[in-house]
Amino acid sequence: MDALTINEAAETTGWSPRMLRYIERMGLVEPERSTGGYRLYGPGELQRLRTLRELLDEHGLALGEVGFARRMQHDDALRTTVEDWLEAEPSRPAH
Amino acid sequence: MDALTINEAAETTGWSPRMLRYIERMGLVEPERSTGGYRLYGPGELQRLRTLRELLDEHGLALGEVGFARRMQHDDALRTTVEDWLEAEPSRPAH
DNA sequence: CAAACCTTGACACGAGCGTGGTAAGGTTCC
DNA sequence: GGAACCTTACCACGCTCGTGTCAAGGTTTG
Repeated sequence: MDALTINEAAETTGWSPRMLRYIERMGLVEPERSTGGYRLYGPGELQRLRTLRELLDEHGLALGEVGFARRMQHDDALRTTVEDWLEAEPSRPAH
Repeated sequence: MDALTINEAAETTGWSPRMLRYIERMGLVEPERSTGGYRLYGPGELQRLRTLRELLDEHGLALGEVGFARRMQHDDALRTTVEDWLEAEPSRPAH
C-alpha cells in the first residue's frame, strides 16, 4: 500500500490534517477512502497538495478563490455568465 | 449631461452608494470622474450595475468572487497557473 | 485485544468581507 | 454664497474563512 493516511500526508506536504480535510471540502484534493473510511493519499494527491501550496503563495490566492475557479470550470453556465459579464465593458461613448 | 451622480445611480440600480464605492474598489464598475472628483455613472455603467446584481443572485456569487474572476481574466500568468493546476487531476493509477 | 490512528462534529478565534453610519472637508449649481 | 450633494477616512458589526483543539466513537494492525 503506497497511500498515506491523513497524518502522514500532512507530514510530507506541510499542510495540517485539519487543512487537508478543509481542502477536500473545497473539492480541491479528494483522496480515496479505505473501506473503513480513512482518507488515503496517493502520490498524485500528494503532488497536488504541494503544488497547491505554491499556487497560493505565488499569487497570494486564497483556497476559496481556487475553489471558485474550480466551480467555474465545472459549471458551464456559471463560467459563461461570468465571462459574458466581464467582457461587456461599459460602452463608453468614444472618450 | 446624461451621467448620474452616485446617489442617483444608487437610486436607479438598487445598490447603496456605499456599495457602489465598494464595487468600484473591486474593479467591477469604475465610473468616470468629474473635474471635481465626483463619480459620474453613464448608461453603460448603470446597465452593468443592474446585470451585476442579476449575476450574483443567479448563481449565489459574492462580489469578491466576480472580482477574482476579473483578476484572472486580466492576469495571464494567474489564469494559466490556476488552470494548469486545476487540469492536473490526481494521476490515479487505473483504479 | 489494545495501542495508535482515523472519523465527524462542535466550540473558538482572529482576520477579512459586505454593509451601514458619521465626520471633516471639497464641489455643484441655483 | 449657500444649500445640497459629493469625497475620503474612520468606527462598527455580523458573517464567513482559515485554522486550532477537543470529544466521542470507529478502524487498523502488531
